[in-house]
Amino acid sequence: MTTTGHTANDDHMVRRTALGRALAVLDAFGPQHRLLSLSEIARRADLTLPTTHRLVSELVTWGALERHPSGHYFLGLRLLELAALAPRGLQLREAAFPFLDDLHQATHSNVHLGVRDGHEVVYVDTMRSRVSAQISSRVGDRWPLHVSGTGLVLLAYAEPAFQDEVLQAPLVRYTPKTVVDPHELRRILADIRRTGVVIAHEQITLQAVAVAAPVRGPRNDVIAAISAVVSLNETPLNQLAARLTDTANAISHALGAPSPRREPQGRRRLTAVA
Amino acid sequence: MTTTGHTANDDHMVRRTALGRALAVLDAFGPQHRLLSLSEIARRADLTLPTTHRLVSELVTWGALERHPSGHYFLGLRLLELAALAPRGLQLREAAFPFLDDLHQATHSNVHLGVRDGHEVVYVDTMRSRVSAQISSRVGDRWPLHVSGTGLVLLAYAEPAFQDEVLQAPLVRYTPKTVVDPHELRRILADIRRTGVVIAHEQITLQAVAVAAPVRGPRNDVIAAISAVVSLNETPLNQLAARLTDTANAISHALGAPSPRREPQGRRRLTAVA
DNA sequence: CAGGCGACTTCCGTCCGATGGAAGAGAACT
DNA sequence: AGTTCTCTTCCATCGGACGGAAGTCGCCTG
Repeated sequence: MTTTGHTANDDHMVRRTALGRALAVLDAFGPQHRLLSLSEIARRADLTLPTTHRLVSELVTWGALERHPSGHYFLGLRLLELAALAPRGLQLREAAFPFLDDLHQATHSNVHLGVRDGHEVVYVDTMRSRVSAQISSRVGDRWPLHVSGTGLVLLAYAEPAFQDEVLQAPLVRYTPKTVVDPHELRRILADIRRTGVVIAHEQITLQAVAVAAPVRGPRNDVIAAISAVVSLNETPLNQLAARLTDTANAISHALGAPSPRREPQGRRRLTAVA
Repeated sequence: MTTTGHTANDDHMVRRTALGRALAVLDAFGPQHRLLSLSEIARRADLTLPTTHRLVSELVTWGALERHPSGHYFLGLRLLELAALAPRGLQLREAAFPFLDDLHQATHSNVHLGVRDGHEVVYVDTMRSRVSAQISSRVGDRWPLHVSGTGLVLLAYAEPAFQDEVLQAPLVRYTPKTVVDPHELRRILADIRRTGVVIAHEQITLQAVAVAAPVRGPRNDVIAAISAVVSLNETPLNQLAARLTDTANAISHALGAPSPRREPQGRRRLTAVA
């Protein structure tokens, strides 16, 4: 998990400010570092002890941090409250949940809801399957856009300039099947725009297939993507793709998107990757 | 020590510090204020424009805030990432989700996962029912401990000193059926500790019944509570109570709690409120 | 049990970054 | 063109942040 590149340890220049130091304190926490002592925080945030002490105390008072009986600190509930108010965070999840839950129940797949952040997709909600592909995605996980089903969809509907930027950067490979050729990716993105859905084979994990579709907001722009990940050869993928599209449209509708224009009728050829 | 539930806005203490001001900026956002202009933030946080501008810019760079095309600001994805790392936040949700999802599917009820924070319960996860009681609970919502099913459970297992503190404070009434009498509440809390479950009738909403049970952590202390809320006279409540207990135990087990000692055998008398 | 060590907390004088008045740039409305 | 918003930038002053130092506490070791 934690995925790969967390956009790099941005040891930003903005650490000479009081706020910058406080944010560095929060950054000290991570998937492998959920419980930190004061000195560990100081070390990881590159701050002196007294400064760390002062900042941490204030963060505890406010609720961004909490204190374990052992004296160690961990991230606090106040952050959850704020995340719940984030339009692209839990607020989005709230709106999408009923539909994703239906999808999850009906398909027994791993369901993801992702939004774009920088050159990555961030999962805003995940529902794990206990019968299908055993992949481990968690809320907050990040993946490069070109490997994740949701990422590909988000990339497909991003501005061309942004697509260029992404496709010109080095493209990480996760499996032998991962598509990293810019030209092939462009073809895939075009197909996604044409069909409104993608079927991505073993791009991140062997034996796993992701099916993903775009979610649109009130202005009809793609604001998120959903995906279902199943084991290879487990489910009729066309059926799954149709269901993904339906679910995505339902969510879009709930978010206030205009009704989708009828898809080009007739047999839709689906976008398949690898 | 943040300890004692300072429920209310204690802006007062720490607003002269740079960090305090930054936190005030975040506090400016709320359920009714998800999208704010710079000057609105300044007004709501009681800061000057230049100061707000500086802080907001830094928060945007870091990802705590994002900027809408319109120029307005909203809470950013970085907060979701942090919330995902909060042991009592989304990390807890991740662990509990499969079990809560089963419960949700099986009972078609409104399912809540709550933890205690100060004098309130905070919902860490919620799953809304579309067939049962139409109540609207969202992640991050807070309720006084004495009215929510989860809150009663959490209160029941809190330290006596804390219970006294809560019961001595004014107890808000939400419906005519809300129990606000300290003595009756003490009886209820004792019953919860005896039976391990509570059935709370119409304490927050008329026509709604909450059934709740405790979730235990590795040290066997109660760290959370789950509840299912259904419409009055809709479900056999004893069955539901048994299911809640099972689900709660399963989650506790998944969290590493010691196996529960056998409940006092024989017919369990369930705790009923009102 | 003294002594040493690490983690945490508090204090306080120096100094550097935060502050907000002021002014300028847009944008929208009259 | 004038008025009134909002947002942005600049910069001299001032006050809060900083961190060295010393004090506590708990724990391990000889």
